[in-house]
Amino acid sequence: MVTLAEVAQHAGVSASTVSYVLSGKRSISGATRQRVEQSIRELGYHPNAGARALASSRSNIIALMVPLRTDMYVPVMMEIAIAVATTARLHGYDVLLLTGEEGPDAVRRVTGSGLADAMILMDVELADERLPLLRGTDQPSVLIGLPADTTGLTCVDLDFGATGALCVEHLAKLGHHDIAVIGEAPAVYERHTGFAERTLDGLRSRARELDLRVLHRPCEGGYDAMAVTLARIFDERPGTTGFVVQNESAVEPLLALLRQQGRAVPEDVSVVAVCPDQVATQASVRLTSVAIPAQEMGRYAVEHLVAKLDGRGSDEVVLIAPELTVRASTGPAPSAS
Amino acid sequence: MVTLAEVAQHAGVSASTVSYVLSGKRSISGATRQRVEQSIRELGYHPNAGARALASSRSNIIALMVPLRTDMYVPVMMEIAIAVATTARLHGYDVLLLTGEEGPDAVRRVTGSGLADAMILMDVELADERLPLLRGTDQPSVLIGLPADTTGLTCVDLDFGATGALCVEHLAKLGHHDIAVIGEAPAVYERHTGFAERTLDGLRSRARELDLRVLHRPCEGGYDAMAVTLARIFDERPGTTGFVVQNESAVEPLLALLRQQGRAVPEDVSVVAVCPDQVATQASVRLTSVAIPAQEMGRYAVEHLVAKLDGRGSDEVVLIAPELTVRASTGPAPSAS
DNA sequence: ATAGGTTGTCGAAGCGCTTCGACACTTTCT
DNA sequence: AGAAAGTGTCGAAGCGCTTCGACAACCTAT
Repeated sequence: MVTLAEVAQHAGVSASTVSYVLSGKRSISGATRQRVEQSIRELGYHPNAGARALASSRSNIIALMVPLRTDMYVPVMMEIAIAVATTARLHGYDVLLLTGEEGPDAVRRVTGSGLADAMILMDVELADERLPLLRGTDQPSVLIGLPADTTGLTCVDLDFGATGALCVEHLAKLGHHDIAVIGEAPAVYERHTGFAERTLDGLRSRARELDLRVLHRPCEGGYDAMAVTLARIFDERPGTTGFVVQNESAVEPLLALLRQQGRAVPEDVSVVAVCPDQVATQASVRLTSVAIPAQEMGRYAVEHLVAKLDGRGSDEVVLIAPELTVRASTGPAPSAS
Repeated sequence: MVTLAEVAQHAGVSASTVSYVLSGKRSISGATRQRVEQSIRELGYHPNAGARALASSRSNIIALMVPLRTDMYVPVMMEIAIAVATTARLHGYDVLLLTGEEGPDAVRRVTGSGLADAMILMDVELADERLPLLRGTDQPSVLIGLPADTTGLTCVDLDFGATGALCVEHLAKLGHHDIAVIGEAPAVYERHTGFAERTLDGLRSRARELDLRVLHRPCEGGYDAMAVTLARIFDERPGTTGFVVQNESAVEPLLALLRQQGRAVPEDVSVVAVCPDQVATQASVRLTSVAIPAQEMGRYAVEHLVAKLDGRGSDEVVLIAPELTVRASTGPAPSAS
């Protein structure tokens, strides 16, 4: 293992000079810098992370807490994680992967031990147990998701309220009057993650303004659950012609069942999904959808943290404006054609 | 920030005694131990990770290199990552998330800086650039996947050869003679990740023994690509009654297209998939499948590393025996009924 | 020519922990 | 009873780095 001191000796300078070449915190003459850099290369020097962390009280690590569940939104989570890791590297940070399993203890452990300089939390609940801890520390953090009380916190999320509104507007413009919303599994609502409710609220209030009828049904993923849900919907509102789906694992079953019942998409029935683009484009019908901007959220989270660690930036809540992409699953309402 | 010294003072012992209470590396009397533990609790002490790493040259971190691609096997990757993180915590390790992006440089950086004590590599190619580096260091590592040359390496993977054989045996037992294999996208084969080829080899050689005909077609995911592929298959081998699919994003399109063509599953055509259980059970037909044991691989990788770091364990290649679960997508061949 | 300001480099202290050898004390064996 | 072995604790060194103050050496303005 090559040390700073060896590099210094090799280059004929003092250790501190090498350190300053590395960090750029003091000016170094061109000649010295080149000599040192040359030595670093020749010796294959890598600064020791532990020593660095100890001396500078900076680990250059960002902790990312992902949910333990692997049953929901997996691609989104993964995409966020990758975006976080990639962006972090761009800024000289590494990423520590924590699972939600440990809960608040993980937060305590990480902040207490100086393992990480900052944290990103995913899968935030409305009254998340970890929030008081975050407020009580001076370690920067970003939530991906929106808790009930955001005072003193930085959050980023898709504007799900606007997303709901956008979906219903699109359907309204096409002449649909009876809208069914197929939501996440009941468990998601019970967990109070918030995003599902926000979508619904946004959607309902816009629907009221536009004078549309909305029927909301939570739904487990899979074909069997979807079949039951769909039957109930058409039973209660036979005139339903517009669907908004916010449940990845219900998308394909819905399309299959509609097809099976002889309801053509988009001729008889229109479907708008709230899902990652990949799901929307790989479905059996290319879906009109509002994308979940996973990459953008991950990137934003890291960049905000880096700014804060550099002494810039402040607390804020950023809601990303939804974008609706029209594909092949929505069209004029049958009565309007 | 509470330090070891403060704990020591509070408990009325020396710093080294506290350290030994924490590590258990020397015997400590019950009374002292309790006093120290009490102080730790009262002060809310957390050992500083950097100092610890520096003094002990152990970071208690395991690096996990995940592929950058988010287009393939995402749920499997995620499941492995979660299993790795969970198992690591059980053994007192944290997990550093690296993306494949940096390639061999990441390996150099991590081993050089002592950021991590060990590494787990996913998405290993047959002649992976990172292998020479791993062989040239004394830092333990585990590959999830199988390169061409495994000398001096520890690897864990599903036994894809046996998997292929198992699929074809199952179909043979049901009386199918003409088997079509729908593989990964051509890019996967070109990348030489090995697993796809191994499945195919195992499948083909067993098919030869059982006197079956096999037609292999790589396939991009999605409906359009699948439609083309399927048409070609039935064109070339109209008598095909058995399918083996090793491509998550081809599964649902295949089922939909078969249905659309009036070929009932499993009455007219049987389908065996190689995919995570979640995909198999959530598909429109509950699929007979060989599961990809993501959790098991993740857990094994960590446990092997921990053993190695503790001075136990040695290099070895572990191939996990495939298990075929019969569900609703396979049945007797039509001619045999 | 001299005070004042820059610029580039160095030495030393110290970050918080682990670990080694030493040492006092107790127990066990002959 | 004395030597040998085991127990529990301490002090000090040192892990590899950052950072602060000091200080030559040089440049500019007067």
